[in-house]
Amino acid sequence: MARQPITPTDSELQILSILWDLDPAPGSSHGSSHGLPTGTVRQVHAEITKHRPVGYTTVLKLLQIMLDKGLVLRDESERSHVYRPAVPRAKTQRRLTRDFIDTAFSGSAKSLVIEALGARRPSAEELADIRRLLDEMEGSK
Amino acid sequence: MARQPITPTDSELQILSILWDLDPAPGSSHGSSHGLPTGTVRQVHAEITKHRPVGYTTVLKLLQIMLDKGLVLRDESERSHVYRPAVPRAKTQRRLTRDFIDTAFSGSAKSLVIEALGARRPSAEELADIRRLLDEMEGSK
DNA sequence: TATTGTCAACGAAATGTTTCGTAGTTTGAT
DNA sequence: ATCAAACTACGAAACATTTCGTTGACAATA
Repeated sequence: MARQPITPTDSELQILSILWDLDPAPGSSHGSSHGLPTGTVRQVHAEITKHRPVGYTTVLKLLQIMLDKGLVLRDESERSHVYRPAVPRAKTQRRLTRDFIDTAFSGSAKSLVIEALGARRPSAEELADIRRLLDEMEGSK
Repeated sequence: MARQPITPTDSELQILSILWDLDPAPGSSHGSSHGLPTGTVRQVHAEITKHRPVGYTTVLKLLQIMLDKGLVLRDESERSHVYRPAVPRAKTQRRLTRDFIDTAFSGSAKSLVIEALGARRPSAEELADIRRLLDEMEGSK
């Protein structure tokens, strides 16, 4: 089984984010998530227009293209088709982060971490979480 | 003075990385760096073709476009023009990281840090560096 | 049943990015 | 002085992305 190396564009990523947020099974400890249903074009359009003005058919077209690319799946059993992400958020974030580290930081994760801490200051609790993760990583070497 | 919010494309970023590496003054503690000279089209082309095949004039054109966009500056006093980054690496990385956090991680720096640590495992020394930075950040709250 | 609203499909324009061929200039050897 | 090599500039093709108008199907309602 081959992995699809298709990277979403920024617009596509925005839509994926909305779909991931709509996903009814965000919890549960196993990786895949997915409570199946998820969003219609109208729902996605409603969310997206909170941030920037864009036509309904633009969003529709985007989702159709994303279906072609294999970024989303859809259920056509109802008149209003229901779209859902083809890949879980975590997996996509991992791929994007890997690419980003390579293109913007010459492969140095450390540099990115430092930049991230400086760019959008995490709260004290978040810092504590990060520290905890570091402990784990050093512990289980 | 207004800041130019021009974001380099991936190809442009690749070229910028090469120019930053060529910059003769990477050290010194003040932010701006820049020992002025830096690279010719031929140098950039030579570097870039180590990674992927691309024509000389393609690189030339890219650099001309980047000049238009204000991403690079050039010295035309010699026949072979010499290009150098208009913005220091650190500043660009900060901007890109900010954007990336917002588009891929809904604004959560913490999430990105965690992802980065998982995506490209830093070495033990690097982890120590990160831990040191965390100490500083929590110390000077 | 006629009208109005909601939807998917499609085509195509507008825009942005990447690529390279060609032309013309300058430099350095024969 | 001729020729070849090394450059820049420019135009335009090839792609990819984003945007939306129009069409036709279907559904709800008057």
